[in-house]
Order: sequence, then structure tokens, then C-alpha cells
Amino acid sequence: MREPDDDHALMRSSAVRIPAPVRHQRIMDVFNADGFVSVTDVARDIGVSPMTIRRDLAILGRDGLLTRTYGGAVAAQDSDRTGHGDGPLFDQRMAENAVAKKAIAKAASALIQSRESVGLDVGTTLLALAAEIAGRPDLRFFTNNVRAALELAGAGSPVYVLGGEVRTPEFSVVGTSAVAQLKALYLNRVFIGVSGIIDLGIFDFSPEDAEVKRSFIDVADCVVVLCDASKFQRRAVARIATLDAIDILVTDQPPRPPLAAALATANVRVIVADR
Amino acid sequence: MREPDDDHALMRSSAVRIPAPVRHQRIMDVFNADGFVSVTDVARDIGVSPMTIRRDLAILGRDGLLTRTYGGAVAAQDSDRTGHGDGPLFDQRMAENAVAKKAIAKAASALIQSRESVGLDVGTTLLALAAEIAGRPDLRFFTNNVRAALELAGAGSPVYVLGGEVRTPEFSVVGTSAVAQLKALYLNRVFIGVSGIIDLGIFDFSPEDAEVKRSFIDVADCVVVLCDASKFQRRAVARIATLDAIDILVTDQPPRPPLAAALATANVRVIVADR
DNA sequence: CTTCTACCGCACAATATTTATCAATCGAGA
DNA sequence: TCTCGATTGATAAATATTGTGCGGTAGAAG
Repeated sequence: MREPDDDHALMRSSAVRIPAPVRHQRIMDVFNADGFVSVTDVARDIGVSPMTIRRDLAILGRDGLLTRTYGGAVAAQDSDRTGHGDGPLFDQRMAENAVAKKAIAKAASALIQSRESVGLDVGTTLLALAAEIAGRPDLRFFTNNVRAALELAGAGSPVYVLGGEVRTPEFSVVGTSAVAQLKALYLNRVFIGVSGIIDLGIFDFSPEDAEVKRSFIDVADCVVVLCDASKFQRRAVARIATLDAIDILVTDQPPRPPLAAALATANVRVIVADR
Repeated sequence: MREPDDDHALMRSSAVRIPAPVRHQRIMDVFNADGFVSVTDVARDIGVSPMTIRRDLAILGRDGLLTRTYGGAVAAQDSDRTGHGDGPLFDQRMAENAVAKKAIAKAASALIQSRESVGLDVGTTLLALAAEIAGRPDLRFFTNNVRAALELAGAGSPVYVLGGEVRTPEFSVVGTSAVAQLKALYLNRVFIGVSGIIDLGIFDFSPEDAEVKRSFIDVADCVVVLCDASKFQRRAVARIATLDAIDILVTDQPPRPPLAAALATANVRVIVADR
């Protein structure tokens, strides 16, 4: 196709081809803003053929990120339908890097062996992990994440929630009570979400959440940190722990030299999830 | 030569095909707000033909979410018919007597004074209450209801969730840990949901839930039972307590003589919520 | 009891979307 | 630079959804 004048929206013949992950993310953006996606709309918007969008939606649907409908797609049906959303803020964070989070969650879930006691911390990436492992029948979940508890309960394995004050926007349980309950446990594996990671350690925005994370780390045999690449070289108010405390880091892009070196020194096994 | 794009952009709000699931959700929204749906109203509202709405209502009716009537649909009758295997059971229960539950929740919320410590138990009626009082800033909530915690958290008052195993379908927290945490509390007021009430006392389907309810009752100054009329003269496997334990009963219809007499003897204040 | 109006649902037509298939194009690696 | 594999776009047949016409029926008013 030559350079058409009528196609003023995008010069698609000369523009670089948009890679599939970027396209997927943009679809998720539209989907999150409007509640549903129309194949023809998003095709025109991105500047690709409807056929390509259909293939994209098939992939995203297979990954459980949305549910296909005639003419488009809507929110994934799998989780609880409370009707009221969980606030545009949370949904937005959930949509950010949705593809990366999903990939990380998939890679992380592969780490879990049979009959393990699994601790689940707070965060959007952790929530993606919860959706991923919700079907497993042979595990035992402990979490301070109210949303994850809702996702996991009744899906197979027993779920135990820590008691304490519930804080937004993460719907995390914090406080001495939660910490005390953790101290009475031993967990095979615990998954931790972080706000930032640098050579000095892992960080979180909330000191209260950080305290619970530390307790998780204390009682776990294997500490797995989930962290997409946007968190690299970022720090926050509360330091959770040094890198030594981490056994495995699951992320979506290889860390750059300064951080990579520190991770190697701390003997952290780094898993880069394939998209 | 006419530009087809601008036409499309202008017509977007009305010309876009709305996926069936979204339409169904909007129908259920109207239904939950008003208690009934009118075919012509909702057809005009959504911008599709009445025939399409009829087909939608047929589907929703087949799923047990509502019952078709002449000109629209109303709440599904009470559930002797659990009927459809994979149907959304919780949502269905929530839709049942939606109007009654809302009225009960409203009347119950009026009981709460300033600065009270409030306990919230499990059940669909309790969830309606949670939605009702979510804005109040001067209270302190304690609950074993994971869904209610999600509803209340971040809406003003601090929320504390009990720790323990999370059980479906109520997403209730049960177990010795939850009971122990309750024993360390004193609550001004506690709201209890029940599965049935007869002159011998209040009942629940789950012995584990009943145990937590008993603990709630033990530590509360004022025990309020929420209970729509469909629970009258019904009993279940676990007896929570005798009627003596109740201070206030909030319901939507006056109890009949046998129960009414027992309530009077037990010194229970009965509040009948106005629809 | 009758009549009238609005609603129901079936059948069919029109339109939009999907799927299957194949050709064209792009990018990576030799 | 060339080839191979993968991704994308285009076409046609199949399918799904929606709208409309029409006979029949429920509910309301006289």
C-alpha cells in the first residue's frame, strides 16, 4: 500500500512496526479506561488490521487478562464479580505493565513445588501471581493481602489471612498482631512485592508494610522477590532488607550492571520471565 | 468527498456495539438499584431495541439472576431452586431480596452512634450494611468478613480484620486464631447475620462461622441481628445462641406470632425496616 | 364480558464479526 | 546480500448478533 492521503491518523506505511508486547499493553490501557475493548476501534487507533487485534485478544484472553466477546473483549470473568470496582486507582496500577506482571507471575508460579506452605505479600504483581496459582489444590497459603485472600479462597487450597488493620490502597494487613501471627509459622516459600530495588537492598513506600515483609522473610525458607524492571534503581522510604535476604528475584528484564553485580554478590538467583 | 472517520468519531458513543456482558451488567445495575427492570426503559437507556433486552433478560433469567415478568423483570424468587450448576451463587443470593437487604442495612446503620467500635459478621445482608456505612469517619470496624473489609478499608474509619482461615462461599475468617483475637476486644456494637431464626434461637449453616459469631456476641455490649423475613422459622445445623443473647433484631417484616412472642419474652427489640 | 393497548416471541433479513487460508512483508542470522 | 521463519494483511465462507414484521396473548379499562 502506498502512502495514502486519506489515512491521516497514522502514517503506518512509514512508521515502525509496533511490537506485540507494546500493542498488548495499549490494548490493556484502552480496556482499563473504557471497561471494554472494541476490535475495530482499537485496530483503527493503533493502526493495524482487525485481524491482528483479534490475534492479540486471543493471546491476552488465553493469559486470563480479559475475556473475549463478540466484537471485542471485557474484564476477565474469573475473579469475583462484586460489581463495584476496586477504584480506578488500583485498576490503573493493575493495568500498568500488565503484560510484564503476568509474565512474572507465570514464572514465579513455576517455582512452587507440591505441598508447599506459601506466603503471599502485597502488591499488584502479587495479585497477578495469586490469580495464576488460584487453582492449585495441594498448597497452603498465608497472606496479609486481603485481595489475594479473596482471589484464592475457595479455589482449592486453604487460605489463611493474617489479622490486623487493613490499609489502603494495597488492602494489606499490618500491625503487631499480623507480625505476631507470622512468628508462629514456618513457610516453605514466600513471595514479596517491593516498591524499589537498588544495590543497598529492597524498599517499600510503607514502613508498616515493610515490617510485615520482614517478618515474612524471617519465617520463610526461600524468599522470592517479584519486581518488574520499572522498580530497578528506585528506592522508597522504608528499607525492607538487604539483598542478602533474597534467594530468588523474578523480573521481566535483566538488571543493569550496577544492580546485577550487587545481586550476584548477594548470591541472588535472578529469573527473567519470558514474555 | 466525505471523510468516514469524523462520522465515526461523532457517532462513537451511540454507534459502538456494546458487548453483551456489559449490557448484562448494566441491566443488573439498574435492577440492583431499583429492584426491578423495565424492558422499554432499559432499551432506551442503553440504546438497543427492546428485542435485544428481551433476549438479555431471557439469558439472565436462565442463569437465575432474576425472574421475567410482563414488561420487565423482578428479583428471583427465593432459592429452593439452586438450579444451575455453575451459576454465580453469591451474586444470586445478593440479588435475592435486594430491596429488603438494602432497607435493613439502612435501618441498622442508623443505630450506630459516634465513635463506636463496631463488629461486622458475615453474610450478604452484612455486606449491604458495609456499603451503607463505608463513608463514616468516626468509627472503628472489626470484621471476619473479607469482602466487608475490602468494602470498608480506606473509606474513612480504620478497619481491622481477624486472622485465620478464609472459607467460601462467605469469605469468612474462621478458626481458633480469630476467636482468640476477638477475646482481646471489647466492642460497642456487633452486627450478626444468621441463616435462620426460630423461638429456640438463631442458627447458621456453618459450625465454624457460628463459633466466631458466638465470640462476637461475647465481647459486644449490644448485639444486633440482621435478618430478612425469609429466615423466619428456618433453622440450620449450628445454633449460634438463644434469643436471650440478642439485643436488637432488624428485619423487613414483622415476625409472626410464635416467633414474635419468643422475641418479646427474650426482651429483643424488633426494628422493622421501611422499604 | 368485551375491547383495547402494549408486550411477547417467533421467523426472517440485514449487518457485523469471526475463522480459515493464503499471500506479502519484515526481521534476524548466515 | 540472501534465505528462512514469523508476523501481518487480505479475502471469502461461515457464524453470531441485532433489528423488524407479524400473529398471538396478557393485562387493564370500560
